[in-house]
Amino acid sequence: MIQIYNTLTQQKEEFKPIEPGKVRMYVCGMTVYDYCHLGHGRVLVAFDVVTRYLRHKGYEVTYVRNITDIDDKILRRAAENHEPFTTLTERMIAAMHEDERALGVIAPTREPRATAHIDDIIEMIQTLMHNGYAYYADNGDVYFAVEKFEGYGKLSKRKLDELLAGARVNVEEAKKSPADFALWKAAEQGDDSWSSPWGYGRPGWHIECSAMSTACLGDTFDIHGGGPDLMFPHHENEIAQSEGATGKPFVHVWMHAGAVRVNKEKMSKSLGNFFTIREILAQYSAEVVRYFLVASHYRSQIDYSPESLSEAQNALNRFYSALRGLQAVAPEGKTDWDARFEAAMDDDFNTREALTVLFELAGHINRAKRMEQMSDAASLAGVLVRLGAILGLLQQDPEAYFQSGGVAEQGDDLSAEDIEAMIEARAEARRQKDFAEGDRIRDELKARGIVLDDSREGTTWRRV
RNA sequence: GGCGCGGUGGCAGAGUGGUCAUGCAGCGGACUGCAACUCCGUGUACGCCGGUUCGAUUCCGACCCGCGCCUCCA
Repeated sequence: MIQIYNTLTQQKEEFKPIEPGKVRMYVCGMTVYDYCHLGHGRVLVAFDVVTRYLRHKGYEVTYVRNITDIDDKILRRAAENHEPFTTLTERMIAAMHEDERALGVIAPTREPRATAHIDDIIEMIQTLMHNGYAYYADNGDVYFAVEKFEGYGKLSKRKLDELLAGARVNVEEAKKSPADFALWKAAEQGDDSWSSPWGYGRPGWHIECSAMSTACLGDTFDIHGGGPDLMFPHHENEIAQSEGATGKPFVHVWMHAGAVRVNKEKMSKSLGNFFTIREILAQYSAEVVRYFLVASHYRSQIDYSPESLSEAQNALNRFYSALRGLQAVAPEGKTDWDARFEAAMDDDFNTREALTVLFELAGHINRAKRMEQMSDAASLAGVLVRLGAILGLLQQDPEAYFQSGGVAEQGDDLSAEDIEAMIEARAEARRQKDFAEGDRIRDELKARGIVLDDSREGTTWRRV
């Protein structure tokens, strides 16, 4: 039985898909006007793990993650760059796909774009107007009348009168109420506007997710996820729009990832304290970054720092070092290790607890190797690799992992051939009992970032 | 101010009403020509104050502190 923490009810609940054996999940993706930062990466990886695990448990998962490719921020950025907004969005989408692939994120089943669903958006707005939830304002915009929707605030636990009292709510003349939000924004006829019953314009920020999720997954679906800062107002507004349009419950389980922080502050665009995924990947290998993201529970906040990344590196070293020199062969059927791993993951995707199981497994592998029980070790290694795959980790060849150092290429690296040659020279010196020369070679390699590991089978090396 | 989340050993980070988290770091030992890797051993952590209980880090209440949302942000 899988338990998932539901933001809506604020507790863990047994997960029961609407349709037995199938899961329909929607996650809010990027607004593509800039490169993805680590916060985006966290959501990407968190729901990648959710998807992998649900599939591992036998569910057929339809995973939809949208791309918001029309929005005020996109238009502003494109104008600054003096380029058509579609040129900007295409470039950012390509970059996002690169980042995802690097982090080992499996592509979603569908990746709808807002601009490809303008008809669905217009239709939903019309339905909302027909149902009395939306109105056409003097300035040509269409707004959602928040006070008409009874459950408004149920996700973010907010009361409407408190929202209305809040001084920070934007007061727009044309709105009937300050808390109302735009479904459709009037615009001049042009490349970035679409014809609608209310004249030329473009969709407001929240409506595209309601329209796309409904179009792809139906009126009601199982899981809706996203980053922590989307709960309000974005997700709250999605509920209002979708339920206002369909009259049915929108989503069964709402999942929100925790924030990534830098120096105890949330990494965010507005604070400007963000690191893009590509910046980070220039310094750390993708698997180290992924490990860092998976090493904490998805709902907790995590601190991005050089220390935490180097700890991730150490942890991965331990796993790969256990796998080193073994032909991993997973046994048929589930072992106790699988059972413990699943028990952890069943509990709201507790990846940290699951990793603990993997650490203990690594310890057993090392002991088996030490006692020369190589077939036992190989079998346990197979389990480790199999379970690692569910987290999207430990799928590299161990030697390849160590030789790449888990670090980005430095530029003046020694080639593998040079290193092998020096190792051979050292081996010859040691055969001559010239340990001074052997140690000199080892020290020289160490100074250049190469650490040697001697074993009965010979010497292996790794970059640090 | 409102709403929500959290405070665990040197660090990171799970978890539980009453023997062990786990990883890193440290210390001692084994292995090694010396190292590295690995293995063995090693640490009276649970913000503060009350309460419930035979017993609380774990349940309840108050308090202190931190963070997030309340405005675009994953």
